[in-house]
Amino acid sequence: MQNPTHPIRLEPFKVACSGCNLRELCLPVGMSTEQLDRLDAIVATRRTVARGDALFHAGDAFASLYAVRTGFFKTGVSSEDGRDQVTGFHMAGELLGLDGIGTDRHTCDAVALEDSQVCVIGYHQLEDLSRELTDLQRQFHRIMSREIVRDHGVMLLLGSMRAEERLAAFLLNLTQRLRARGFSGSELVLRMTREEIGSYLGLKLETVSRAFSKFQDDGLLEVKQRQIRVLNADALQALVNGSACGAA
Amino acid sequence: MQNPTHPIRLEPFKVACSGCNLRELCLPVGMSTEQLDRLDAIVATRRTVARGDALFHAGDAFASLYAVRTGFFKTGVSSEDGRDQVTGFHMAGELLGLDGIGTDRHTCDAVALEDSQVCVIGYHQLEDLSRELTDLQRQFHRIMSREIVRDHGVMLLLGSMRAEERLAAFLLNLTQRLRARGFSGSELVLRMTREEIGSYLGLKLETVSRAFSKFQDDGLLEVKQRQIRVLNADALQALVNGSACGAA
DNA sequence: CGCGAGCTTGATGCCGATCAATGCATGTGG
DNA sequence: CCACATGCATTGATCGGCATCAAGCTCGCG
Repeated sequence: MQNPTHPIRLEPFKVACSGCNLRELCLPVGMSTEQLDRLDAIVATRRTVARGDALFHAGDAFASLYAVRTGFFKTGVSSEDGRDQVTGFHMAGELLGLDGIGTDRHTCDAVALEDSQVCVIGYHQLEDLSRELTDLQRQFHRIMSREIVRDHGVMLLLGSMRAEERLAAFLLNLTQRLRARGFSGSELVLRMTREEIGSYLGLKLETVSRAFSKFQDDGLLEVKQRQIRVLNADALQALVNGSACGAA
Repeated sequence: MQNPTHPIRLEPFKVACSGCNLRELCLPVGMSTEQLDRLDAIVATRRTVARGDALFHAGDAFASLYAVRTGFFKTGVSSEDGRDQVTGFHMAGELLGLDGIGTDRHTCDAVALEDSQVCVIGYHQLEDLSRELTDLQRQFHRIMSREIVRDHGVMLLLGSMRAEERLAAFLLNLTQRLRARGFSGSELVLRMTREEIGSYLGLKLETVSRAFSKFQDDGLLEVKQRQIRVLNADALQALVNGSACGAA
């Protein structure tokens, strides 16, 4: 990667927010065309991140947010003693880097799980513009708030679900987000390893693997390495809700 | 609560942000006196919440944020099947209700663990004002971002620490926040039950209790019900870092 | 005083971690 | 094209930490 002889370094074609097919999922939600033009003006640059490379590291100075255009990212934190935790997986239209606002430094790593492209949004410019555009301000706040709510959901999962329930919740979340992006939702290719799933879910990779096998045996999934086909989404949902606990 | 015969319904004394001793911890951080006056204008009302009562519930319409003035709150989410998870404990100067921005409805419950008082901050007014006051906008964004970072820390804890490590991290976090508010930090009174601590940490109350006893036996703490005295903060910190894993 | 909520402590069992071996796909060099 | 290495996934066997079940205990309060 970082191949210095790669023929295309600069953006070969201009893709603005106003023409982006993600604008219904991303920062521009609810904005008028004039407002979109203003936003386009500050989302000037784009950045390509090769699979395995970091978009930013914990400790890096914070200056920009990043909207995923194509590809797939994981974010994660680690403590001094090497313990680390995947805190999220991020697909097209999602915003990365919000963690950096609080301290002017990023507090987590963001790593591309496949070759990816992000829109670079200068944070101070975004602040300035969102003081003028109410709709932008509102959408930005909504995105941050939803991130908090999402994290609470993960805390619930980590704090009170057992292994298979966690994996079921994870798969349903993934398929739902894929569906929002126009994919089938019953057919998916995991971009991450079993170990990364395990880290996100607070499990070991063997446990994740066993849960996949169990789901396959029970006819809920068809699992071929990272190719997953959901055969019985309702049963997965039933797992997430009270399957064993309260059959009442 | 809402006792109609209570003699004092309106605020008997006016306490504005500009005169609040929490202004270095709360929303006003970094604001000038003129800016503080503007903020005072929108933080009009205060609300008293009796111990055990809810400030808001999941599902309630969202209209305001709440800054804790005095007292102590827990927030928590619950899934349909009754599983529930304490997502945070909140003391003076901290902002509650950020979860509601994303969907215009609160997504968690906030319950007072002791008689408490909050400042009510109309969210739309705050949006309006933060479009005018850069410093307010910045501080508000910082607070949201830090909430995200805090949640990531909890995810790390829930995903990769064992019981005693979790409790140690929890206690250190509490003492640190108390110290920031001028308390000793070695002497504290827990406002929550073992069960609530357990829910927050993804443990059962018995496990929490055993960990407390273990810490007392080892001379790290003195535990008298909810009265805790920290005798060896360094040892607690060592637990949070790699105690058993990498002694290298 | 006696009740009840919350806390402590012990005994037992289970879920998931750990250790270990094998399988499978991709890629590389001879 | 095959032999081999490498990274990831699966599967089995065993172990350990925490949950669960079950008594008591403490303290505040009507």
